Amino acid sequence: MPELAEVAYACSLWNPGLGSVVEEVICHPKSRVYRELDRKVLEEELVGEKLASAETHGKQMLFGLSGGNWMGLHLGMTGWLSVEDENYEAGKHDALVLRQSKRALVFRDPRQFGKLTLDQGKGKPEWWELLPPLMTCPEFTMELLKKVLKRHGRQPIKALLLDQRYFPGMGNWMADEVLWRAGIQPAKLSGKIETSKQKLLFEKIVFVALGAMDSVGKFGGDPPEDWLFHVRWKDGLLCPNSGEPLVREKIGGRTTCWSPALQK
DNA sequence: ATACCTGTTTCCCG
DNA sequence: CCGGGAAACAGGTA
Repeated sequence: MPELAEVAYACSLWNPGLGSVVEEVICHPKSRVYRELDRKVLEEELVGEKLASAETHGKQMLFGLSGGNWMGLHLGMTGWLSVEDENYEAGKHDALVLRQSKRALVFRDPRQFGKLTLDQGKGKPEWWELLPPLMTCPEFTMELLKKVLKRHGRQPIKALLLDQRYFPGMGNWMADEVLWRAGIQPAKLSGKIETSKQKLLFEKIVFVALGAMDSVGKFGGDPPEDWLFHVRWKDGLLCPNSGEPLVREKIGGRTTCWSPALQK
């Protein structure tokens, strides 16, 4: 589920735990989300510290703890956060449970493609500071987009949009939404996009990122009614704008929904 | 049983 | 060394 706005929303679900001490850390003994991270270290460091801050950047999350620990979290394909009551018992797919006096903060991830990290230090970890500019900030510019399109000119634009080095937070449904709105075929090679369409592409990237954060990011749920989002998930539906059939096919390794009538 | 999946990393190729 | 594509990761769901 989680791309840009869903990650922001999931992160906000742990807000009730801000300012409260972590009393117990329960780590799934097998889950792959720990990767290089030692479960024992995570437990020793977090127990007794307050959850002090929570923020997201694209698909990345960073939780600050009062004692100078920073827990990084990526939700992968099926990760999600929730708040349960203080007596909650970890379930089969609960990768991590942080128990506080009045609630339990839960990170659940059945497919275990998510990832947990821990850094220590006064300031935020270096990897966090080095994340690329958000699509909604002033440093994300038309010049940057042009450079990326040129550098990866042989890459289908759909595949390029999913590259987190340039479009942090962009996920599969967002990329389809952007290309549908910009009127660009997903398989079009990035280097072949006309100058006029480059401008449109830039505007739609920003529009979709802002619109998603404004709806999904704030309240969970779905984007506005007139988004491709609502018809992209199954075969045989019509393009809301042209009335012509939508196509669903694998492009850039991912299921892609697009409107041949509108996207050239 | 089969196919599919909102993400990333690794491996292999040219 | 690089860019690009496919496979792998693991389990739920249709």
